Amino acid sequence: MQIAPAELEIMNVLWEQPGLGASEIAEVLASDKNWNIRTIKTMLGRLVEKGALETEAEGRRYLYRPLVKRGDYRRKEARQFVDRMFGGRAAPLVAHLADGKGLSEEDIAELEALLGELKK
Amino acid sequence: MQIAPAELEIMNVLWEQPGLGASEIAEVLASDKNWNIRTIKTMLGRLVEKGALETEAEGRRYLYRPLVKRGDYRRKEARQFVDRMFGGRAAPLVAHLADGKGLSEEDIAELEALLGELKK
DNA sequence: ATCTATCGACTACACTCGTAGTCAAAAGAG
DNA sequence: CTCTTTTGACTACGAGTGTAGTCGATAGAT
Repeated sequence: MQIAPAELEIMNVLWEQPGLGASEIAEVLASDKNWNIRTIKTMLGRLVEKGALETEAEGRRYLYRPLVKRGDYRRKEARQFVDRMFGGRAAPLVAHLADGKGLSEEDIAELEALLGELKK
Repeated sequence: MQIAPAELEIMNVLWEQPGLGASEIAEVLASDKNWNIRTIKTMLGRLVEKGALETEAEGRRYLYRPLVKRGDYRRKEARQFVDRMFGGRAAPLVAHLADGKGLSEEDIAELEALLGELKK
């Protein structure tokens, strides 16, 4: 199941706050996106069709919540991306991110901790 | 500039061996893809249009070579991906890759070396 | 009771992508 | 010279995407 970039913005909102209605999602997104409410509704419809969201009727409107887990989706996408772009190797990916200061101190610290875990 | 997944396969061939003609690219790809030569030509045309490739006439045919550098493209895509999917944080990405054995021993070793570099 | 704002359902439309077909010119086969 | 193959140019076409408009029902405003 395939979530388009613009749709992902919607999913992100709903992963943070499941169970919102269309206009509430619009409010949340209003700050950085400039989307017409119709656009948002179209994408909600498509996401439901795709099985990424489920609806619950509340009075005259719908509340939406994710059917796919964020972690699962991320995992799948991450793997797919590394395969497509880096032949499946993680190290070159991180190297490219690092190049040009894409990594914060914090990232580096976290990565170290992570590697420590992995080596066990 | 935006390179579609199928187009990326072509780019990969040309990044490895710049200056091939359409049918040579087809030969290289024949092993794992099952693409009609027409399909390949269409994609070559689009890549030239997009400015990702340049052509040099050689007799009756064209030789193609990349105008974008592989490293640059990877860097851009990597950053864009992390931004879209992980809010710009690299560590969670690696964590997801790690989860479910996505990382080889070799990857881990390389990452360690890389982190060593970064800390300096 | 009527007007208006809002909701979901359906429709629109241009653009990209994957996948190829057609066509005319030219190069090589015989 | 004529037939076939190869090449680039142009065209096709359905699925997916981004972006929204129209329509009919309804809930709230007056």
